[in-house]
Amino acid sequence: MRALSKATIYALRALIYVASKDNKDQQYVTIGEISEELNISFHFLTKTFQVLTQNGVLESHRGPHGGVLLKKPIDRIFLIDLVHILEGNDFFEKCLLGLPGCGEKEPCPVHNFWKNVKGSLEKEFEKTSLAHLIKGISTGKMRI
Amino acid sequence: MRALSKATIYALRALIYVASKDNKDQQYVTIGEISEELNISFHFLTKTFQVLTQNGVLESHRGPHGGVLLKKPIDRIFLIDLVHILEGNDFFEKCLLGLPGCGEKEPCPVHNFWKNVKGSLEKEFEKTSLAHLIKGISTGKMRI
DNA sequence: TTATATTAAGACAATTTTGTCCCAAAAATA
DNA sequence: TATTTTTGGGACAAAATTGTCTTAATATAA
Repeated sequence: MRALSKATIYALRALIYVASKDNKDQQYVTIGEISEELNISFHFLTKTFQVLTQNGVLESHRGPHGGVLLKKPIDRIFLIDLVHILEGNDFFEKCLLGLPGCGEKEPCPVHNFWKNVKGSLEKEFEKTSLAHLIKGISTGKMRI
Repeated sequence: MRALSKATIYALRALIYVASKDNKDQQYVTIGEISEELNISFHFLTKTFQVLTQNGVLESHRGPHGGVLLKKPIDRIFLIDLVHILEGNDFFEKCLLGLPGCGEKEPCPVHNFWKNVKGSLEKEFEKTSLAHLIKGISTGKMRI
């Protein structure tokens, strides 16, 4: 099951990387470092990071000692926000069969079934922040 | 969220269509009829139906009065089987971030979170059959 | 046996997603 | 001011998915 596009997955891994650096003096992290550490295409990551910057998740700075920085504390950046920004607002709207007319009034055959699945997934995404995701990274037992 | 590929979605809709025809004398249904009724590309549907035929979900017959037919009763064709056949066996195996090393021993940051989501989804797919999905079709309130 | 209706199978085209490359813009520093 | 380092943004290429078309194989029926 590929729930998320590769672009989103890369962004998530990259954000987890940034979040897991304990970076008290708030130094910018370069996309070059991230892409190298995580083996993600530099240019591809740059593009999706631009979107995150435009949407207030990251703060970017050009030039020497530039890079990106999380614009909010890690316990206030939630999976659901990232998904909305990167996958579009109808990520949780469309039904499993993607029929245009499907809705409460005229549900498709899988509508009610899917509504439950989607609902619980959405709740999980709403309550999961970067802070939750980086737990275990520092112990070295998990890799991004 | 596009959990399923278009090919799988088309197949599911088509199977729902076939299942919802009450067809006591077990006449073959042509792919032409299905594709026309559901506005699905005939050739594209044909290809994924071939896979379902090869995997024992459908029975096909060529020539006049030929077509396809469900090989099992509608309450014994489960979503999980269709997904395994059409999306591959690792549909429920891979983690959200798709990291190769991720597993119980060395879980990625989202592993445990995703395991729950995936688990409940899998359970739903396991217990949902075509019989469940066609409920409501006959009333005319739902469209495929 | 011939014509017709149907699925099977594969080549090919279009579209979408993913990935690469180049140059511009901005900022730091010498 | 010139040089270097970095993100921004767009053009382009590659790969994957989706969609179209043509022909073959098979079955029915006239």
